[in-house]
Amino acid sequence: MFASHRYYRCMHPVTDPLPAFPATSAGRVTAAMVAARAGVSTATVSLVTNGKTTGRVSAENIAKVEDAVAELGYVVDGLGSSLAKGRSNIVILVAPDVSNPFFAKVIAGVREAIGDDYQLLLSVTDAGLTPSPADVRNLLSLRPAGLLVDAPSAQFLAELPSAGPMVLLDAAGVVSDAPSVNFDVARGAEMLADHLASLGHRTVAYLDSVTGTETFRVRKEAFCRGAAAHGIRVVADVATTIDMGASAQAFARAWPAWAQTGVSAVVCCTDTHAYGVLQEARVARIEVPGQLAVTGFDDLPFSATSNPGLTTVHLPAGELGRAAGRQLLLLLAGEQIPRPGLTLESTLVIRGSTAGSAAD
Amino acid sequence: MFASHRYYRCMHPVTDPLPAFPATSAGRVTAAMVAARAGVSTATVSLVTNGKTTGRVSAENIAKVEDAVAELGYVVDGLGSSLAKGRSNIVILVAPDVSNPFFAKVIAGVREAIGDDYQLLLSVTDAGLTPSPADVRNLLSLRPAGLLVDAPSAQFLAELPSAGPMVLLDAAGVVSDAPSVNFDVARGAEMLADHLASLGHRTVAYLDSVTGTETFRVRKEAFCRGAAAHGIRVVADVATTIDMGASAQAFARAWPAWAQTGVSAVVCCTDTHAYGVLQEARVARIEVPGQLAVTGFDDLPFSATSNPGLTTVHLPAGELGRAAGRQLLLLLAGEQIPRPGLTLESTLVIRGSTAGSAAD
DNA sequence: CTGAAAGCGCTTACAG
DNA sequence: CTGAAAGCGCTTACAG
Repeated sequence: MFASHRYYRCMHPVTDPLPAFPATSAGRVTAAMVAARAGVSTATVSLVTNGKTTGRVSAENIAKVEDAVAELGYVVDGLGSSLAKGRSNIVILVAPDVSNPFFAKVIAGVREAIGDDYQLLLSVTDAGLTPSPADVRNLLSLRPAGLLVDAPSAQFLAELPSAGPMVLLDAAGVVSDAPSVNFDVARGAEMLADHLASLGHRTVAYLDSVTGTETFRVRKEAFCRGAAAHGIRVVADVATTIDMGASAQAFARAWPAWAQTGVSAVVCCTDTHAYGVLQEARVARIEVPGQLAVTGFDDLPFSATSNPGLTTVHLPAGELGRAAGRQLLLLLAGEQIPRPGLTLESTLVIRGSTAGSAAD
Repeated sequence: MFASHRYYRCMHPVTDPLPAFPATSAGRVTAAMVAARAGVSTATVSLVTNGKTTGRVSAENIAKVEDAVAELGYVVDGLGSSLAKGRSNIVILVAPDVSNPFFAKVIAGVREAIGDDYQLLLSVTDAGLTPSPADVRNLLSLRPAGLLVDAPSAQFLAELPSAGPMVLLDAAGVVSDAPSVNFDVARGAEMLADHLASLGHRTVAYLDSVTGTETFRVRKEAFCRGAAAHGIRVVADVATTIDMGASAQAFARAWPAWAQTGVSAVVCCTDTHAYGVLQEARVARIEVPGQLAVTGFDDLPFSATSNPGLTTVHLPAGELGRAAGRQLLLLLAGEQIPRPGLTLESTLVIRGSTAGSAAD
């Protein structure tokens, strides 16, 4: 029965046929109603719906309750239950860039790992921005069972109140007692530097993210170290949100100066940034990779089809989600997590955006 | 104070300096503690934290409570508050394809419209799949203030229990009493048919989504009608999830038969599907648009940089989110929503994937 | 094995 | 303007 008319248009304010139940409000079925119907106490109903029956509820009463639940269509109220238990079964995933194809795989991995016992909810902000401490405080007031924090900044973690069970994702470079699952982005960055060096590049620009996220700091620092080892000069004076348009604009503004400095490649901290550069390069008739090589991090699906294909550091997103989900489950079960957490291997995928490019 | 050691490693099980408060549990600050500190009742604390003070709380007591709140760092508990009020301040966005760049803009629009009074949470499932009724039942047990449902299927809405305030997004073709904000996908599909006809295509394949989502049904039917009006034959025997890989595989399997039938263009129900086709076409050395024209729906950022650029129906994502958020706000305020909802214009963006293509 | 009762943290009539 | 009290829907010791 879809009682939408009660909400959207009061067509029958008088003859409204509801409610069918002696409901507390809006036809909600409560444990008390189930108990009455089954002829037991609400304590017994609770025991049954929580599967805590062994040695505590008779087979007969279990059956009675289950029947009543089915007949009335009872669903345990999340608010009441969570308040009584002290925590909800919500797992909140906090991330700066939810609407990134990369994230689909992270999410799928997390869901696979945490199963149906927990509700996964995403805390969303505007693209590329971490939620504010106030946002998080509100989230925590929902008493989530656990928190999954992707690509945190040091500041964000510092401002985070004691949050209970928490696992960090893609938190390379973060100092925290919380367990974490990371990508080996430093190694990826080094491979990028090696690759560009082998192609003969001498001056390279680095396009950074604006969020202050630790993983981006590590990517950049590792690249700069790797580049220095090869005698490559790095220009790193531009950063944008994780957004093609923003990246394209920033690149357009920076290019004249970069070109003059002899920049022959731009290393982007994400594939999304790189797409913006590719787009703007096309508009500005800058030849890729002939005139300018371009690289990213992530290896999004689009990187194989872009024009040209994007050379990038492949990061195993699904495995990140699965591993983080598994760690959270351990935490929720009260187990120790081996420190200092997992690091997943990253690999370099070479495509047309650098192939055979050269420099001055 | 970051009490993570209490969760992750019990380094100081004995000398633990906490708790500083006579806390109920884990240092949680309650309204009762604030009341005690301010020398007022919890009722007064509640009135102040809810901003219901006019004519009910003296300026003096307001100040006392505010001071105590600040000193103790009190945050109203979401569970207790929601239980007492009968509903939470959570707005849940249900969508089949959260990790789509398209969605970043929808989300940004919704957030812009609903402001800070409501927490926006995304219900996530695996890419391209709508949550199951069981998932939704669990979500509803959180007593969300409102529901935003993107690209619903008829079945999903039929199984949805009376959900309270709800707004449908991209729900073209859906029969429901709930207010909705839609794209004019039918018109977009017609423009696509006109465009392909003008290029001389006579036989076209349609690559559909697998979800049974109404907006996809409308896209397909409108395209078939438009094509028929031009005497174009449509082959529509393939559907996949919204996933490049799945789409690429399906296209690879279908292509031999399609080619034999004289298919010279494939119209995809989303850009993501189209990327899969572009990718597979490249692998299989099918020339686009010479041998095969490809089109999509959405106009994702990547469609401008793909190789070739993708001809697609542009759908204004940000405006969709903003309009839906505004409608939900009206609903929450108890106001009437003008039926039958908004329809946002869609436009055809012509790029290289069809430019100058022709058929037998 | 079972139920009455207290409690989770808050809000809202209600009486003053 | 103020506070004591009831209640939101559930779970968990507790006594039987």
